[in-house]
Amino acid sequence: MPGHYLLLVTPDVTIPTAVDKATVAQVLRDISLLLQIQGESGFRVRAYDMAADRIAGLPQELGPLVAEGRLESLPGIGPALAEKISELVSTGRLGYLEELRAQFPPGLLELTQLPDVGPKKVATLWRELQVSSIEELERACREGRVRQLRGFGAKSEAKMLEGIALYRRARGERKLLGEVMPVATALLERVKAAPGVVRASLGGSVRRQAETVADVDIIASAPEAGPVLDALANAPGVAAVLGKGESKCSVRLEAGDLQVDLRVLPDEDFATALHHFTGSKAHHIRLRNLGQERGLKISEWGVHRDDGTKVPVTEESGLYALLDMQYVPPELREDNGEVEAAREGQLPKDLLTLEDVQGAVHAHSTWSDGRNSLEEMALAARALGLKYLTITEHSEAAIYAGGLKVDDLKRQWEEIDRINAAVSGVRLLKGIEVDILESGALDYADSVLEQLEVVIGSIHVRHGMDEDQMTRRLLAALDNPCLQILGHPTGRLINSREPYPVRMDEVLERAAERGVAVEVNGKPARLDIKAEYVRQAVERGVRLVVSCDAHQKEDLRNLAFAVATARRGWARKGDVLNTLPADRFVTALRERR
DNA sequence: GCCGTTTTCGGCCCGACTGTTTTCAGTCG
Repeated sequence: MPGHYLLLVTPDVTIPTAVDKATVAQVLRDISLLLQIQGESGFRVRAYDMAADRIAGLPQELGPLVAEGRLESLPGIGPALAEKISELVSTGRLGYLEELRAQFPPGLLELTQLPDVGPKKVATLWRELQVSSIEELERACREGRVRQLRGFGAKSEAKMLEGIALYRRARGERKLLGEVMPVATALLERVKAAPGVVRASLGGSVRRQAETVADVDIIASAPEAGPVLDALANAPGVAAVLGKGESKCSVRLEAGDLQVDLRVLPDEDFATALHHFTGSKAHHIRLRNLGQERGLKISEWGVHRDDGTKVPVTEESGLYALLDMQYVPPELREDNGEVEAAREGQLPKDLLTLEDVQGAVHAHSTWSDGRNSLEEMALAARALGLKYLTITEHSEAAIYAGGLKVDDLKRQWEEIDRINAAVSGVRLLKGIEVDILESGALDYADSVLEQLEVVIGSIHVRHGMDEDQMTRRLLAALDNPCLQILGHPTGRLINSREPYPVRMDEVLERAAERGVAVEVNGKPARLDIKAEYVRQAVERGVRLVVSCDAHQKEDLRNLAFAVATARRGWARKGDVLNTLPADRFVTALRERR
């Protein structure tokens, strides 16, 4: 995402106090780019990049670290960076960045967002042609001025024009994991079926189940790479082959301008290559350093001793064993403390899996705004091997979503009873997704809510309240003894709506005190609460449910993304209530404090 | 700019691919 800090570069504007982690990280990345354009060499630049990764991946909030002067306790952050970050967080501005930016025209940084255009090329284009914006670059390419520069040619011009068109369409937006996963899985199957393939796996942020992904990585082993690379290059839905060498092929798909990278290697290198291309970069660098301490050089080509001999590694677990660590599942590989925990044997041993989940939480039907009937939903849940499904329609206040009046709700119970009697192997639980009103009160009387087996409370309107008001609203809802599950607690929609402002630490603390479960909503655009909050919730002893927020039977598969989010937040089976059988699940929900 | 049972200097992860060259620079992951 291109970084524009109008507030930061306008000296006389008063800045609102809160500068979040993402902004700090982006500022550090911008500094790194500007230093590179300036010609500053490698290591100082990398220090800014590493610090940006560190801040972006921080499990806790930045404010307290700054206030208590503990920034320097973070690896990769020393006195100089700590001072700059403090200045940025406490004043909303950074003098150093402003000085740096003043040396260059404002559009220069955006140029680095184009594919195959980095700081060095930007510096040349600016120095030689005074190109300082995407529009100027486009004109220079069309007029054939770029090809006259040393190191550029006609092909560079054509590629840049293509890149500009692509950039304008995609706007650099990352895709939702839930949208990419079906495409990625289908391509993986195609690769697995290619001649000679021994093993194949997804890698990268898709395998780590990041909430958004920029591209798809596939790693495969085979004696001959050629036929496997061809299988991807010739796959249906491929719009263009971006590059193809002896071991690597990159394509762009028609659907969503998605890029897919495939690497093919001999099987003896599969495990280390898979590990390398799964990342994250930060996790990987930590492991390489640990390897160095033991005289082992770790690279995508395997593990080598200092004398050059190769240490055989056939599974990823073998790599961790060489470093005297527990195996780290891909979802945890973010350098967020998992390296330390794995060395001390402290990683959660019963991390939640999809197989642990016995019932799906949070489903709508044609009774409110869902597309399938109750019976269709029940049969679909059974087909997925689920033992129960909580039916939680919208309540009366959610008029836009066909919210149920109390009389409707009671008629629905009769239909649920009929289906439960007729359909074996799966049970529908009577529930509601009741609106949390502006005051924090719930949209039905206690006397109604008490008759239900599952009560999820969610906010659907009045997202514009300020942080104090919103926090009070949620705390009031948590204090209601009828509320069992807090639904999509931050209200965000990834890439389209910011979360409403709320002090999550207070909300999670209250949820723990009251014994209210918190939803990990698996709808791809929600993933709410996000992994970072899951981890805070788990540390506080908050009980969780993983949910699908289904509005049609296909959405039951969203459960997988809720599980992924929970895993990224280090949630164990025992932290998640819908790993229990139906009866015990219902009983557990009633255990309020 | 960070870091240190080789600590205040001299290291810092590393290889593939492309387009430009004719041995390499830049970008990417």
